[in-house]
Amino acid sequence: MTRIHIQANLYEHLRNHFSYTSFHEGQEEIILDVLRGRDVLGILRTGTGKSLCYQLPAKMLPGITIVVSPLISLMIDQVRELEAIHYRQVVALHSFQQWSERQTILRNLHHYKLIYVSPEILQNKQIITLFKQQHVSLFVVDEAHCISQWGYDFRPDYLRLLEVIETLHNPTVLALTGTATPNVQNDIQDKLKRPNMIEHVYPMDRENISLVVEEINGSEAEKLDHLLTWIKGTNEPTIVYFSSRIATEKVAQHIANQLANKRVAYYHGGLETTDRLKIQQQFMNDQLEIICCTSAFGMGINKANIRMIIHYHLPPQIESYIQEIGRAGRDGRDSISVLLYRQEDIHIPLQIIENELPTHAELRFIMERLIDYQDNKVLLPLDEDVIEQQFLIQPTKWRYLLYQLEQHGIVKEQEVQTTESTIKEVFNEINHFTEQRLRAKRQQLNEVINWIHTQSCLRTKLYEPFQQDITRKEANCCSNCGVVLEDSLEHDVSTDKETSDWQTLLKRVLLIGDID
DNA sequence: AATATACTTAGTTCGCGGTTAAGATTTTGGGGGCGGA
Repeated sequence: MTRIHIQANLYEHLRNHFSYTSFHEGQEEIILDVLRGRDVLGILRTGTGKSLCYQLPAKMLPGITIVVSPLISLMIDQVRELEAIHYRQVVALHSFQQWSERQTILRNLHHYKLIYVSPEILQNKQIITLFKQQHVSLFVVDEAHCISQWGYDFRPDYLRLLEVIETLHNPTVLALTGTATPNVQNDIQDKLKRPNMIEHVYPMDRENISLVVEEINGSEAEKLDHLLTWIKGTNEPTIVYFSSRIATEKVAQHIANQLANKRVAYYHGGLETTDRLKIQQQFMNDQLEIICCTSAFGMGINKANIRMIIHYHLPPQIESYIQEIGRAGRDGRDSISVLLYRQEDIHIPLQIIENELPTHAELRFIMERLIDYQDNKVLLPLDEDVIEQQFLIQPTKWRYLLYQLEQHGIVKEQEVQTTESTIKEVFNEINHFTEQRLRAKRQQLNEVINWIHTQSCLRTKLYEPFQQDITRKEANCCSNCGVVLEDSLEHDVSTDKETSDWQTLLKRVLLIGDID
């Protein structure tokens, strides 16, 4: 079929399934490459319709399209949205559903064109066997930065996707994300063993977001006061990010005590699922103005009118920061991001980094225990509680280690297969790799610190590693371009009340000595 | 008052013990029939 024919066909499907007549930036290019069977890495800003890039090909390709998604809530939302527009033959497999429901889906796999799954579920032997018998045309990794960001230390099943792709007879691979530095882009291609992916990278700078970094040379109480000052100035939806669960609860309580007219809640991964859903819903429906949260609040939050993002603690890496501030101003209206910083703040992310990976001592202890398992021909427990008791190690660290041990071939299907000398060698290699990971994480944190202390334009510095041309922002650019802001505000007569409100606020805080 | 400390992110479990609700059985109390005073 010629390119013209494919394209004509494309628009017909776009009309039939989605009732659209045109594509957003990047969609058509990505879809055409996918339909040609080329592996693609697509980097598109959130809100520009990433999901269409596989939802449309899924309808046109002969076999099944599998989409790996990091959150169950994302899968459920997407399936519901598609069902609402009568896009049929779509389903998700996840642990929320009944066992019988899953079996029904699996018995009728051939009825579906688009199937959402978690990376973990692709390790289920029954599921992978049944998938293998189907014709899988396209394998999609949505939010593909998770491979690089979560794969190593948190959800190693992201690194096991390559094996899954090979088992499924190497279908076309499409990796999609909103934020990825060149390093992360390389990592994605590397871990999926697809060095020749066609890259479709679109700019990710958001010119409607003003960047403020405010260093506080004072106590924690003073920092809290600064936070209140920012929050007082606006009645619009605001997210305040923290690096600690306890801090979200304490500060939310403080805000509630100090500002009686604000509706505020806290949100973190330790809450019950029902509470999390409830708070998320309330925020989406404008029943809450302020959310104090950890990084758990984010992916899948597609609220158009978030006006302010405040970082009360340091994000661990530039990518997280860009993702988090990118949740502001999806409607295109002017918004603001504020990072409040005290020198002491570095200790929290440092502490997290140091505790994320197994220590030298933990590694040594486990390697010694593994020899016992080998000698007694005992299988490794699957239950993470049992692991925690026997190996005295947190489940997250164990998952990291188990992946490493499998990679080195000394653990296979719960069985330890090694010798005294091999295990020493592997111990050294894993130890070395872990130190490398630690160094990389410290370096990423260092980049955040360096960015904070930038003397020149913060926007330019922030997006520099991601793209060549950064849209110049004449007004309200960042706290280092304050002069431009002052000039523009003097000549700008805004008729929008809400916009002028936050601009006054911005003016007040940015321009020291310019307060009435 | 000086010093130490600061701790995030999600998915999974398909066999089995605990819990609960519904129904069956047993116990208990009341009513009616019967016999004797």
